[in-house]
Amino acid sequence: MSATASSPSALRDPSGPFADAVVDGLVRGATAANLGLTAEAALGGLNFDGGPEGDAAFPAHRLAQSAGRAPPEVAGALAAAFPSSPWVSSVRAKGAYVNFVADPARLTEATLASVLAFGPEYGHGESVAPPLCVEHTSANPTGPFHVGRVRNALIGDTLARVSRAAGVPVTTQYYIDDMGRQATMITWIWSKPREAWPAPIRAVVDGHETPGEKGDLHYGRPYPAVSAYLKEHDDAREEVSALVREIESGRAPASHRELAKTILDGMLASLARLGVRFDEFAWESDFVRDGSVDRVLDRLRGAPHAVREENGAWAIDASGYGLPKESTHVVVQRGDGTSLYVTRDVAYHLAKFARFARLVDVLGQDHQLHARTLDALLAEIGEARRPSFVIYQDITVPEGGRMSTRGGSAVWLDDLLAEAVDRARREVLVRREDLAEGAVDAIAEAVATGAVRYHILRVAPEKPVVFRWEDALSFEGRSGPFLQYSYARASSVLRRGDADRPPYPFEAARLSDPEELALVRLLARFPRVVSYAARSAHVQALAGYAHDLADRFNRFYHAVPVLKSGDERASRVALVAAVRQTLGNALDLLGVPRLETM
RNA sequence: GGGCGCGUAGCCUAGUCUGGAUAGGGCACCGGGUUCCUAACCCGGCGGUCGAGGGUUCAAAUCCCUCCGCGCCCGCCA
Repeated sequence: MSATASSPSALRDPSGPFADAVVDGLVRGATAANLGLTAEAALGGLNFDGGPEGDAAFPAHRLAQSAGRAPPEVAGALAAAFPSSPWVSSVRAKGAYVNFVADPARLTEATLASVLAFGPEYGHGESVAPPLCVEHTSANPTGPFHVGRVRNALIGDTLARVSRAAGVPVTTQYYIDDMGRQATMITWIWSKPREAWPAPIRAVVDGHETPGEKGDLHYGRPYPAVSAYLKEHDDAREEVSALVREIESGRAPASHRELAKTILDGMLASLARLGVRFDEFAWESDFVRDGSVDRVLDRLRGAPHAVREENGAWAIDASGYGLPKESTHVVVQRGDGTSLYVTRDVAYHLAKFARFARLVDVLGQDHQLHARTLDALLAEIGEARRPSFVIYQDITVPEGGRMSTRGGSAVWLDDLLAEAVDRARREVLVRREDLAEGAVDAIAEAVATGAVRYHILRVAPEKPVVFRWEDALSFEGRSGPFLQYSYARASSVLRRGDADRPPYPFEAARLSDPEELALVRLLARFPRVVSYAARSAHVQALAGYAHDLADRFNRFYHAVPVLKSGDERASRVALVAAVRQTLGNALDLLGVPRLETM
């Protein structure tokens, strides 16, 4: 993480002036000591992550090497030549490193002032980045979400939240694939009277339905059986193929889109509990209907590496685009004239590029090749822009293998949430006998969804995750509920100090306990964490930061009295208010519900 | 076979992009803490050849090469 030496406003990033002072002092000191050091090199070498020796550290090795001197000697010279600065209270050479300590009073003053002034905006940026479209989830409307799919939604949703906070105008989109075989299989089976369903498909439905069940559960139930059945019955498979052609040619039965919508509504209701909402929905069929898929096909057939097959199909010889050798023959139009998923996806991406300067697609690792093929086709038709991809690994089950609907290894999101709510309810009831029924339910829901969100977001997307119930339902340690608990605890302190409400006057000099200063340093770091998470798409950095802050706050809470303190009381209350604000902002970005009490 | 990703204590994980000082957390386990602002908490202890080997470098969990293990993909499916 690098310093924001060019931070537009000291107020937005309270650690900015300190970083500027260190860089500036290093450069000037180096010059005085006859060592060449540019501001850029100083910034690049500096570590602001806060080691045990101070708030910033500068390794002198590189500079020593170019100067032909010993690193400890150079470090000593840099420290000695460092000009005094009000923001830097201590400059000390230790071994080959120069350590800098920020002036506690100034840092405290700037940080609390910034947090309390910006409030819900603290940590947010004000960049003028061009509009970004984040496409995520985009699961086929064929049945309920399982936990594996939810990883996509949570990564995408959080990326959108943190990008917005960083100052980027973001639109989220869900691409609904209502054209392909998957969605068609649903229409195929439900357009038949129940008596006409093949026995193995009927078997998974009859006796398993409950009145009033969600649309995704109800209409998606036969899907795995249909999928299995089609593998072994050519006649049925041909019926589905015929239906696919009908749909693509614009003669879809009325029930087709209705079914997709009903199932989708059920899926979205589950995601909404996790705080995931979409700005826009893009229906694949719309791109076929409005002719944009045809226009893409025109361009592809006229492209430099277009190849016509014997049966009339069209392909692109994409061997010049760095795809794996076996995957360079990309069929873009079938022999029967219909398009393929990747072709339609080109049309979709062109439509997005017409409105957004930058595109991010969140995709499972099984779509990696698709992503690269899409890139190749965009290049082939002369489109210079490319989407960027956030690829995440699958969630596997302990027995091995991917979580899948067909293999029966899926853990449904709704079941996970039901179990989590159940457990959270029991936890609340043993702690809080004073609460009314409705309040218990509200807390249980927030704890449950917060736990699930955090559990998935805490891990880097590129890491595989093995789903275990006991881990997913953990309410302790590095978990969503731990953050919520810490937030509720800070809220409780503020609530009990009846007279303590904004603007929380404070005196920085009264916050001199090591626990207090550690908290202040962490608070000051938040803007850089937000900016880094948005820039790198490492949303797990936010999860880590929130835990660190909550952890530090709890240590402070146990070590330092707030409401029962004397002259320090008002300042400590202000510190608690700043922690509550910052932790709350971090929770918002993670989509973990804030809880005032629990 | 090829492509992509992953491999950090008994288990989970941060750090890897941008190489820097004794590799941070959590769970589990052991020992403590509640007449005191929320014990879903805190304090202490235990536990690491950062998959293996080689290379680059003053310096490697981090970069490069080889190998091993695991996952995914390689359809006129999506």
